Amino acid sequence: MMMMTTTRTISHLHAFIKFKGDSFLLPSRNPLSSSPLGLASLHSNSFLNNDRPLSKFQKVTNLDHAFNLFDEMTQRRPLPSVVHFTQLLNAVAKMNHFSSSLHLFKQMCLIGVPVNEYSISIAIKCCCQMSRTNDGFALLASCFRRAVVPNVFIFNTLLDGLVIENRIAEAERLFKKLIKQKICEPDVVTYSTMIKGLCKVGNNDIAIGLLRLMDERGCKPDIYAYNTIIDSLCKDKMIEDAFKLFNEMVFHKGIPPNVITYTSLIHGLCNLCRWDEVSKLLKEMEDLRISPNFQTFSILVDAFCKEGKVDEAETIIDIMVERGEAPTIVTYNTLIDGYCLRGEMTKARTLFDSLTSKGLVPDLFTYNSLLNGYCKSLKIEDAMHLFHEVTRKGLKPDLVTYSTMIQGLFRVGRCGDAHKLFDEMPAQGLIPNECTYRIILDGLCNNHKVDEALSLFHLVGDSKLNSDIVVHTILIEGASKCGKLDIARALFHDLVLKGLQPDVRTYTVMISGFCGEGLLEEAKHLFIKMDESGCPPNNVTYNVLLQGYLKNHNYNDVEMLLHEMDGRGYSLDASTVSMFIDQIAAGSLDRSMLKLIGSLVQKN
DNA sequence: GTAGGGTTAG
Repeated sequence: MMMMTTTRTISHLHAFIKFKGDSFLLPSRNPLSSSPLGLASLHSNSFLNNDRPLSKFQKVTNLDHAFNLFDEMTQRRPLPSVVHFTQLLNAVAKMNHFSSSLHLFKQMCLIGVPVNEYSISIAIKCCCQMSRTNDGFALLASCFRRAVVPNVFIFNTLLDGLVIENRIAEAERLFKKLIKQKICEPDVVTYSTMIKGLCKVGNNDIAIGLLRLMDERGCKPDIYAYNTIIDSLCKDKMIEDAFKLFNEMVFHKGIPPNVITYTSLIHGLCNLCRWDEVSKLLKEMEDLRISPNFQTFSILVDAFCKEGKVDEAETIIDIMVERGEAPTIVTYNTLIDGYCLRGEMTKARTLFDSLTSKGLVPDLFTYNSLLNGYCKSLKIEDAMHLFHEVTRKGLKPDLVTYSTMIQGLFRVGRCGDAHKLFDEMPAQGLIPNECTYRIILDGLCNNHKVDEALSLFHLVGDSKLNSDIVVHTILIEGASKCGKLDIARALFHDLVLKGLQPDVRTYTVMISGFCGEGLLEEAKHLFIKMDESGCPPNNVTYNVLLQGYLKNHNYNDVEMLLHEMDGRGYSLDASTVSMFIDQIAAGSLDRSMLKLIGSLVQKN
């Protein structure tokens, strides 16, 4: 079912590339010669005829150039007008060199250029973009000294600064103050910025309220306002509400959706695995000649990889390359990780080796994925080799790198080498976290070194480890599997003292421990107790308990348990089924149970 | 002849 729907999505994308002639996805080299509707209209409007030369400020492409130009301007007498300085400030800010732009603004003030609301608003924007909104407010104060009346542009920039810094309550106060004290009339940008802030803290309802309010006040919401809320609803998995707003925008307000609207909706649908609708939206985009962009493709690559459909993801990347939407190392990392998780290490490796020819440099994420893949496939030598390559390439292994390697070494029984890596960590400035300890304790237990695991656990003894239910479950399982049931039981009882709530795995592991020692009464008691404690047994718990009963030839509760499983929609795993068949064949169990067992065998 | 708001993978 899933396969069919994802395939449909992908086949839809295939249709895009096959339709090369005048596809909106693949405009020919000269897009205007074979222009489909969208490009033709572009051709006819002023866009192309507008061949006014760019001002020299807009042509500034690097910082050196900007600073030289500024120096030259300051030498001229009379000084160039503030307009020209402002253009330069803006060019520098547009290159994301906010501190440089701010520096130039200060120089302007020093040499006596009469700065105005335009240049001040750029300076404030620079402060805000660097998360220094307070400095922006200081500049606002300086307006009064300079006899500049701050306008809605300046307040919008400051409002956005507060939103960037997550100071939403303050943003709301500023917003209300502007209106109440009639400091300036909020416009569509003011409302949209406030809406963005509200969405950022999850106040979708209030954001929608503000959307209604602006409309009532005669300030028509535009696509920015709608997209912001639609995206927020999609992120919060409220996809139906997002579509409601989408319909309102398109059909009632007559605002045509754009690539951002569709990308947000597609992202929301991908997160919910609603592939049919993703496919439908892609088709809709095609009909409207809205070209998917880098983000749209990235979301699809990510979704396919998470679904295990790595080949489909690779097709999307091919489309990206053809479209000139150059995939980055992050895109390929998603793909490599997808192959590694499926154990397709040859494909992962081939892709990794091809990165250089694509002009991309593998980063630590690339290496960590591959290390994980090799370790899971028990190819520890390949992993080791790659691990040494990390440092050679000038990258610094992190906690994930070390934890992955340690886990891999334990898996193949190389406890000494795992230990060596663990000891190396502090020198690398890495402090093991709970995840590292889970891996180490699990590794020790699985290699029959429960005593070591227990002493390490007590040695570390920090509060995080002591409040980690997973760590306790690992130790309980380790202890009971090597016959130290007393220790397992003690650890389990300690949970209450530590204020820890056992989860379904903890209970299951303990029940399994009791069953292993033939203590069926204790197992049954815990089985009932977990349900009463609000932690219902799962599929695994039932299978574990049934295996315990069968192994100990205690058949009293078996039929009842099978009926319960049936009622809960659970199924028997392969080893439980084979135990049943053996015991029925040996005549220990009644054949009449076969039908019930048959209905509990997993369908796939 | 200058300024403000939306999507962005691990």
